[in-house]
Amino acid sequence: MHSYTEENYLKTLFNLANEKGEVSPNELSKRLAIKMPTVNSMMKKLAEKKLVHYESYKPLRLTEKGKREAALVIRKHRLTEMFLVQKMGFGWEQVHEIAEQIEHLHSPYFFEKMDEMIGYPTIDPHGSPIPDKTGKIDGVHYEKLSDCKIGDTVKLAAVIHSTDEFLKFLNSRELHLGLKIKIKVVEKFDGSMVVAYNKNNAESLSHMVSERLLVEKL
Amino acid sequence: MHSYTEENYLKTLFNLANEKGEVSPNELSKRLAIKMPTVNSMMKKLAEKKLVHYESYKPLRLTEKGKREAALVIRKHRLTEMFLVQKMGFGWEQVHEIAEQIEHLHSPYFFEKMDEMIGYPTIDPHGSPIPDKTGKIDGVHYEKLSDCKIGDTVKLAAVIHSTDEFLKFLNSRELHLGLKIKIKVVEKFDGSMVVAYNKNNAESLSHMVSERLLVEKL
DNA sequence: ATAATAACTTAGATGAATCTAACAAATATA
DNA sequence: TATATTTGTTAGATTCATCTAAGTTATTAT
Repeated sequence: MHSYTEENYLKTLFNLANEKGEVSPNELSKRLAIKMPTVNSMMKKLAEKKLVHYESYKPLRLTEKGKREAALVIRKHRLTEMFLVQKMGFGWEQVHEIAEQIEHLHSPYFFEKMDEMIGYPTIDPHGSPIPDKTGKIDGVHYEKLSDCKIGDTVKLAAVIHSTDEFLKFLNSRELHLGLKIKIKVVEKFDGSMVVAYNKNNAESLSHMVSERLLVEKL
Repeated sequence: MHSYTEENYLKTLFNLANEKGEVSPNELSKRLAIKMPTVNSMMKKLAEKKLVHYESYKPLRLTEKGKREAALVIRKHRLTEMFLVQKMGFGWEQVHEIAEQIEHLHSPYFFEKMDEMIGYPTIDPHGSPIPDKTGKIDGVHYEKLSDCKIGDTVKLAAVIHSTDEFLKFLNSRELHLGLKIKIKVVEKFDGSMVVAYNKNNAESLSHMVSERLLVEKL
């Protein structure tokens, strides 16, 4: 088994790789808020354990084993988030912090039971895919709302880079997963959009917002 | 806030003090499975933090602050156990290990929500009292079944020193909290008892068992 | 193309929590 | 009471995860 700390490095490497492709020590350092030399020596340690491919001055890459281990931590995180929302009544903006801690528990029964209670979901409350028990994870193919065109009608499928603040903002606009959205206007100069959904007939969304919303074309 | 490790020392000191009154470094060392010199230096550290009264060659005592902190960890442990049993369907023999990990989470909302969902209980699934939010805990006054006499009718109120094994044994005999038990025979030579409960009219319980069962006289 | 900046690495220190070895004090035993 | 045993303490080493300072390599900008 890996330490709490190692699990956090693995998970973060995995997430960064999914967001940006290649991962540099510098990015990892920033994301973890841990200084570079520390990250550096941890990478050597994880390389020893065959979890990371590490070569000086080259981007970091998880090995297959590293990916699997990371995915299993992420699985626990996302199952937990789903449980907290569905069975305990938390809002989607509240669950990340709690899941961040619970993901490190070592208790197969506990996660097994949560999974069962919430009906073996494949996505979490923010629309991110939940890896299966072997660490396999769906490659998702949604597109950013910001990449859609006037006239498109789309379904809100996932939210990325979702901080508390951002999720609370979405709550206040009644923007939740599954929602049907129609694009009415796209402003050239700032990329903002005017969209229609629910009873709101002309809600304006900044580019900052629309690029964090993943949608499925209908 | 205290570290995971410190919390474990505090909790264990509290539990040992409740079981045996005075706590020696040696006992603490054995219970934690941590060598004496390590315990010794941790006691000095906790004394610095005003959580423990420490003097060379004297028994260890928690300060009031130490007791409160310990009780708050124990509160989280016991609330968790109750939640696991009542809301997740675990058996009382399965919950200790999981609660042992969850008790260290730092998330008031999470424990608040569990507490609410299970209706603010004052005892855990093994009959132990749950400290309140300020760290106050009921002094319990049950007596051991092994101290009762022939003819007594009692209600099973709590189980102490409860390992998996012991709890599974109790399951197999259908001995659960709240059960009415009548003492029919007490054997002089080995302290074993013959008791009646449910439909069982003459179940024999060894002294090992009866001294771990706490009861209320009826 | 060279200088400036940013990214990365190495070396060495720190603090937390653990250990073993050796010694000292208290307790039990002969 | 004297000795043996158990309990407790001190000293010093180890491992993990972190840091700062200083040097090296790569990238960017002039």
